[in-house]
Amino acid sequence: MSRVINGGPASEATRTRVLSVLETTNYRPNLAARSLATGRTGVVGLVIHEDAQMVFSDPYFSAMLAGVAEALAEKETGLMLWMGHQTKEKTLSRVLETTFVEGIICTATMSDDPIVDGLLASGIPTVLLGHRRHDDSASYVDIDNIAAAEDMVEHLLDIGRTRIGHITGDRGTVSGEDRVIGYHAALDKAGIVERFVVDGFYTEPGGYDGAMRLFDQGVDAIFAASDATARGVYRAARERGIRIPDDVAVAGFDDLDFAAEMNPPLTTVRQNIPAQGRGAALTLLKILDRSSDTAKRVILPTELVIRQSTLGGGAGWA
Amino acid sequence: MSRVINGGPASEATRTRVLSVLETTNYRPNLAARSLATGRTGVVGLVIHEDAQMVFSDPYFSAMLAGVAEALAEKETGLMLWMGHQTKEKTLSRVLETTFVEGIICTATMSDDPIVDGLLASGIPTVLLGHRRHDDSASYVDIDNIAAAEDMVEHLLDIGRTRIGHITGDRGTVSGEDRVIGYHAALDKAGIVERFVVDGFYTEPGGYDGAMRLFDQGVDAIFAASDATARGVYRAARERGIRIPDDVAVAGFDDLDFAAEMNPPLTTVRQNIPAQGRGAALTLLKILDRSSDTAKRVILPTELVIRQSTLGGGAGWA
DNA sequence: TTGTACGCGTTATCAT
DNA sequence: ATGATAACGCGTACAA
Repeated sequence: MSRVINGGPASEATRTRVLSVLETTNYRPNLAARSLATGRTGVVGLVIHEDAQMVFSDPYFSAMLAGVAEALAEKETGLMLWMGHQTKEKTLSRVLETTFVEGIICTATMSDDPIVDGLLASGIPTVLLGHRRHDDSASYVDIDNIAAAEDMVEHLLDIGRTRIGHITGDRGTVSGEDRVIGYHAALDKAGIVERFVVDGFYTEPGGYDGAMRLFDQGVDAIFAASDATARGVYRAARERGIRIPDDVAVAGFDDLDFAAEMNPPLTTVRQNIPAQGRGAALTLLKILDRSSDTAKRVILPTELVIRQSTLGGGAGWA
Repeated sequence: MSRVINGGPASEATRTRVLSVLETTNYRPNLAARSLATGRTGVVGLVIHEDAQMVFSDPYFSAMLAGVAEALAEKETGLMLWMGHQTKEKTLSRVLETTFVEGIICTATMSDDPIVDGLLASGIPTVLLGHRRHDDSASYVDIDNIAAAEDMVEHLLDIGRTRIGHITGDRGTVSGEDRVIGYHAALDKAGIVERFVVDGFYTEPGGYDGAMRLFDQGVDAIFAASDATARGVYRAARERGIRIPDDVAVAGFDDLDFAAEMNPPLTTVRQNIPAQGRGAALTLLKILDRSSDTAKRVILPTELVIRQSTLGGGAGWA
């Protein structure tokens, strides 16, 4: 009967006969048995073990998840999901125990992450979303945070701002650090020595607190490391009666849906987050198909989206 | 060797001997084979096949997912995830094909959903998140939307409002319909005949448009079917120069994180969304353990959270 | 074209 | 306490 299910040789007579039996018995093939026989399962894993606050503070991770899920659904591949509800060590061992997943997609935001270390050491095919500089032989999908941040700060310079502050992302993350690097690089190039850097943790409250401190230092522009952070900057500015962009230009990072609807609309860096998830899924499937051992690296483009939070004085909102 | 892995009888000598071999060979048991032998897999499925706009317009679904994932992680149970990237029929058959999942948790927001129909018809153990009135024999976890909406409208009556409008949720959803029912029930009880109901689709833009229309009808209170919707109401009020709560009291539903941080803080119905996800997961595991055939229904409590958007005139924000 | 027997890796049962 | 062996359900190679 297995011959007729898959395209084996079988006469038309028996084929229809078998099919009718399958129909009436409501037959469902046992995937565990099939997997045991074939060695393949058609299931991959996704590990999103991040700080709960990060996962919920902005839609970054749900967009990533959606991109991964969409690509896998297209390719008829199952998705096992692990999130950060245990210790990283515990999650890692749960993942490695789950021997029927053929490969893993794992977020790699922190510079230091035992899950990523363990996955790479285990030899199971793995694609990282993001990457650390010391992951020499890892496959990953990422954007160029340094270049994107540099472009944004250059834009702030272009519109004539010179006292440019930066509210960082989470300092434990590679993306956060890289955006700081890009910030400094742009100012270095412009020969500007004054720097205003405060920690923001990628959160709205972080942006609020950071903005308050930067306002005190007399900045005329703020590059926030995320759109959520920029939201906090807006709130602080509203409380202080500071006009955007007239008094202080504000820029974010991500181009989440709400960025265009902020008041004024937020200048930001567009990174196509679902595309990163899609890219990771497709890359993993490619690796599994070809079982090629060379690492695949994909750097997705970003785009500067200039809106009224850095462009000439429209109607203030305060 | 299987005896020492699971708690079979074995002498201390052989136990340590076997363990050391497992250690050195980096042995990982094949779950497919184990599943074939035992008939259990320790994996359940979660189906979130909703409109993409709904999934991303507010954190409802990610919170639900987090609750499910957390409870399953605690119980050392694997999670397979299906989202809405195919047709419902396609997704349904993919889920039913995946014979190694022991049970399914499925969101049931729409009054009519072929996935829910198919799942219930298939006989696979299923727990719904939400429910339809005609699912007689289904297990589910839900809240009492009718009672919660009724309580909220009664609160608006208590503070002296009489021209109360309602911006509905998505009219295809049970929760949306039930909140409309609760709205009417409260006004019926109060003997108020004037009703102002406009469609809002659970979205921020829906709230904005709906509020504009309700303002034209001279309402003195708006019960929005979700916090996201209420956000749209705030935006409309700001544009019109309408003060909250002085001119129009505003209430939402969900008590998402941002509700307390709105300006003014939003009166809303708190529903513990992760708890619903947790409840569904634990209910499913209970069914799988006991293989009891009686349906389990769980109605989780909601709570009226009264904040300044319906309480006396604090400092306006306009 | 079709029937059959073996193997996939594990658990469970039966002897030992 | 331990060793041998039959399942579990499927794919497949071989024989008919």
